Amino acid sequence: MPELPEVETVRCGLLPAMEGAVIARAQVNRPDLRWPFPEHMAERLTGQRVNALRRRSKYILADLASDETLIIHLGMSGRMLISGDPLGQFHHDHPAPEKHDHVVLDMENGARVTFNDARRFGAMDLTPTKAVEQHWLIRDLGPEPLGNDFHEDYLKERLNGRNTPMKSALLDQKIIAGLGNIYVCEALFRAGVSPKRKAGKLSAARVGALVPVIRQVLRDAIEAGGSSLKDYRQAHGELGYFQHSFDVYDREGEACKSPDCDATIKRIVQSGRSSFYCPKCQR
DNA sequence: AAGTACACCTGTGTGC
DNA sequence: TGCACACAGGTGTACT
Repeated sequence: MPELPEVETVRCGLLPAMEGAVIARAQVNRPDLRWPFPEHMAERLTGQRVNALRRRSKYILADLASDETLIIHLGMSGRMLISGDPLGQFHHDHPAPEKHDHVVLDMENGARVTFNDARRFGAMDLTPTKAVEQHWLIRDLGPEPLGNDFHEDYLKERLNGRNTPMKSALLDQKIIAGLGNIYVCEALFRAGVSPKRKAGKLSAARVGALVPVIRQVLRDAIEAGGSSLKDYRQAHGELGYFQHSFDVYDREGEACKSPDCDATIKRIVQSGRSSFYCPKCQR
């Protein structure tokens, strides 16, 4: 499901239910997702206040009063849905459990947060808050694309000499953290760069142009509440609507949206994943 | 080191 | 209706 904009949308949706709230009960329905859950996860979550709910790349980070941080990754199909009433004023009833509800957090404020993940590529781990940046899932991530460390000079340096296609380079979380298949395709279209272009052979000017384009695509998507393709939902179950704004993703055979272009969108497979692009507009 | 193929897992859509 | 197959928003690991 989720790339940076979807994860950020989920995080914002969870804030009113979780930030500053206490986990009254943690129900863990299986021993693992992609990897085993940490030892005694339910016990280590129970009774903890969530001091802050942060995001790093596609990870949600819940800082607990115990000075541990719950690291959450949604994988391809992970969702976090809120039910009940975070204010505790009206009702505390919740919908019936569904298949693949793997972790359920009941907050003292009456809200319930349910982690559902059909494919189980998601993950959870607990680590000391002061060591989050050194955690093995986090430590090698590149800069946040919306942060100050992602800039023209940085990207030039990282792409310099690379023989890999731009598609692969931008999917590489070590170079830039948070892009996935959708937003790489969309950013490359907006920048007029072919996904097949060798990363090291993109001119400095075009690398420079890519930086604000990547930022803007992500901002646009966050503003739209992310993209809902099959099963993505915001924390309260709403659909995102950025999918209506796709220029190329999942538009194989459809008309290029560029005003003066009569070409149709092509799909190719690069390192096992679909790339969508306009062969006329993207060089 | 860099680049690539495969693995993990379930659900859905398509064509026969 | 059943079945086989392709494909799906991610990413660690094991190869060349």
